[in-house]
Amino acid sequence: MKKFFVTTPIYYVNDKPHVGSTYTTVAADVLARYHRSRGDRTLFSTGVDENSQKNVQAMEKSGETDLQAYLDRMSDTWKTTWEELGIVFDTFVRTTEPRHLAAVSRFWNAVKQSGDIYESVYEGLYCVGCEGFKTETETVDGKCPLHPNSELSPVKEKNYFFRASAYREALLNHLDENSQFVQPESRRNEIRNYITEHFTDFSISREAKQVSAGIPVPEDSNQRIYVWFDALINYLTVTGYGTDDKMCAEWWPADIHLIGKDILKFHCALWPAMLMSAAKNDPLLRDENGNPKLPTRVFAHGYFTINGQKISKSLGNAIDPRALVPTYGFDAVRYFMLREIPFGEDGDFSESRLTERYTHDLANTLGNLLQRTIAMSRKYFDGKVPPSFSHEAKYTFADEAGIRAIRNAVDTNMEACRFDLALEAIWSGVDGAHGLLHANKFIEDTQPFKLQKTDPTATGAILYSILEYLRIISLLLAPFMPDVSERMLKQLGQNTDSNLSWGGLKPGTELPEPVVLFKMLNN
RNA sequence: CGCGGGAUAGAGCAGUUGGCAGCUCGCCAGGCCCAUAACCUGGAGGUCGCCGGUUCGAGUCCGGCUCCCGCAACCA
Repeated sequence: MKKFFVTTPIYYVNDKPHVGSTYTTVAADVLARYHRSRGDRTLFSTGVDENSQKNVQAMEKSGETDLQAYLDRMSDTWKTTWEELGIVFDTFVRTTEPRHLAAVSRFWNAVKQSGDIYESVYEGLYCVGCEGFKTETETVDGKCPLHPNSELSPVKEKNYFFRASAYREALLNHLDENSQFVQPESRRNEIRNYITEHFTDFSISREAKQVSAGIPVPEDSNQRIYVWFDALINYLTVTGYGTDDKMCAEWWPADIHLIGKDILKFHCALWPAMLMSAAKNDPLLRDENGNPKLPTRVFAHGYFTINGQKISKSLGNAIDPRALVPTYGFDAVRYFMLREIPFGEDGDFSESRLTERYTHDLANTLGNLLQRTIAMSRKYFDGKVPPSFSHEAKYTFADEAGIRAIRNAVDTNMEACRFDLALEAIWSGVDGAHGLLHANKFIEDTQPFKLQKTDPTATGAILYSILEYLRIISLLLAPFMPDVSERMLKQLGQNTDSNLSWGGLKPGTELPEPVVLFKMLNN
């Protein structure tokens, strides 16, 4: 049995989730559900980063003084938001948890043993925006190019450094030999360029007196671990690294890290370099050939704008995903995010587009198809699934082969994280056939509502083939719209243990009265 | 030489390895009546930002150019 381990980044708890963080998390949930449905042993982790200075600032801004209470409350908000939205993660990590501290400690020591941690009095410029130090060559006119309007703070303090530069060549080799390591392709080029030009040693600690959050450096309580160094290790924490070797050996490495494009460098350069270093002294991080176990893929998705505008809390357009639920249902929001924007590209989250997709794709095409098919079946076949025997191809909408074509398209695109194309295959079909759109056309062409008066057998064949088709479609949709899928199956008289082989729908099955799947939006 | 994204029908977008330009909405005309005023058909509407190049053939590859968007802070 295959295993599949997918992660989201851990989010800062300085605010509640919005549609942006929801996007990553939904994508991970879809992948996890997809792999579970194929029978893979699946681990889906998400969580929060509690060790950042940003959290402290947010707390102070809210007038609170008890950091732990603040972290507890905010972490709970994140966790319960995902739960309320029906996202099924297997583990939720907080970077203040004992298991994380254990993982970080073990990891730090492994890197240290490799000789890749050294002390240095750092005299230089710190960019608060980046939470990182800048070298002379990285500044433009004495400013950080990413944050040109903020002054760099001159800092002189003792820090621990990670000898990242030692892994430059190994990283480039890894990139060359593993075309899927960084996706999409454009990001791979970006990271290659970054490693070649700018990848240097990282400061991985700050003086404790300068920061009020963070994990103490093992054996040096005057220093706190720099937030990114500890944050990345969360991906190991959730596998049991530092607490459960057996479990860790089973799950690590991650099959895919889903991230936003802004944190590409940390995941595709710093993180693998850290792992290469630690692996030298930690057998848990090596494979059977003695090579470091690095994440198989890192997939960076794009960013949305909201109605054409950048997400901005000061503009107040950072939509709380829960606010959309009463109107659309969360499944429709999931569908929209993944269908509308090619994963990896930037896009716009516009409510008018959401409405359009909802009305056309979901209510009119999918919902209406299910409704009309069930209604006819009930009406003409005594409330039951009609007999399946048919014979003439012209009275059969789909068959084993047609379904397989759709499934293959879905599988291929899921593998590539092209959720938009996977969904498009379901709606528009493959090679111009077997899409939901074709099913509506098929009804128009064969006219079962007329044919039932003269040829009940043909009518039964028509309706059976669409019902059975819809049963399988509902299973294919399950990772994307779990709740809708379940409601569809129920309307077809099925349980969720329904399987993907053609012919699973039993003629004579009682069909309950159809219920509108997506209610029309009024206004 | 700071980084990245984009320019395709009125609007919003797809176009994976180069092979007669597609989708949704909107507009016009028609059909149907099983269904959520839903469904189906046909039509109008594009010099695929500009200029060169490679090719039998380029939205798609190569070179150059123009314009737009994001990169203080909050922020995936």
